[in-house]
Amino acid sequence: MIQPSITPDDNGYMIRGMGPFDCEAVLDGGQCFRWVQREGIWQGYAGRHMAKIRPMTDGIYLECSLNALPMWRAYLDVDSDYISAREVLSKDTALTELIDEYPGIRFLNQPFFECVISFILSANNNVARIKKTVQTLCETFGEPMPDGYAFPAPDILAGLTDAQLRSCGTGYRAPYIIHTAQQVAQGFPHEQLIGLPLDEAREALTQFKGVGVKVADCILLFSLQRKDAFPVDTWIRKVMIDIMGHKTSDNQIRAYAAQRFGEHAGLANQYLFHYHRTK
DNA sequence: TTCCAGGGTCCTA
DNA sequence: TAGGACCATGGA
Repeated sequence: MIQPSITPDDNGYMIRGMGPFDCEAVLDGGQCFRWVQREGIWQGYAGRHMAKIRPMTDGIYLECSLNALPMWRAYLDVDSDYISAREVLSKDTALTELIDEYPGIRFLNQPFFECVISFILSANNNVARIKKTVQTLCETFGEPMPDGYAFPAPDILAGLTDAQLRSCGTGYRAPYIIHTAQQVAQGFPHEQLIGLPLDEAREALTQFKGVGVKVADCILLFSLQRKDAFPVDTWIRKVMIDIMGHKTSDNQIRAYAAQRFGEHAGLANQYLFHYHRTK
């Protein structure tokens, strides 16, 4: 693959050679909940760092501080080879047209804790409401930053009451968030999950209250670079039953996807999810 | 008013 | 192991 080039100017960094980056699909397509778009510029936070992004022909223009550049480079998955992955998946009849239509679908590598909490909130919820609740959590319990709020730290959420969290719109998920924040604050070794077999990594994450198989797969895919994970939600369940031709269990859907899409199952999942959610 | 949303937990058979 | 009730909430 072509190595991306990063060229600084007075305000930010031109990142070229990483291929197209579909800001709407990536930053507002249900894999993260902290980005807003104003006049073509996307602004968002990861942890305590803020960035602004706008798409370019073969990459993005990124505004961020110099010391945060390596973090954003990892977060935006700049160095992964999406061209080869798309070439492989485009041979699949279920994906050929989708890959042509959406060349800029990619993954983010989000900070572990905010990804876990965001997807605990995603249970039986919708993207607009998840974004609203995450924003309220940040404004209420996150550290004020120059142009927004950081995501609340694990020890902060771990010390809250059920009522304090429910006042932010978490609903019945409040005790799940407190329990999970306590576990992470005590030191959860999430980096070790990256090298585990997928089922073992998934099982480790489902120890958290409020994290089932689907949410665990989202965390693995959107935070821990496990691009073989295949989250089965209501949209994916519908489209996979259609592809497979018969009603089946989520376990069988995951097994079928692993066999059909292999190491690129996660990217196939994103294409199917994005297309069928937005069509 | 009812259904649905990037579901999980708990109980029962 | 599978199936079903229940859980907060707001938009369609």
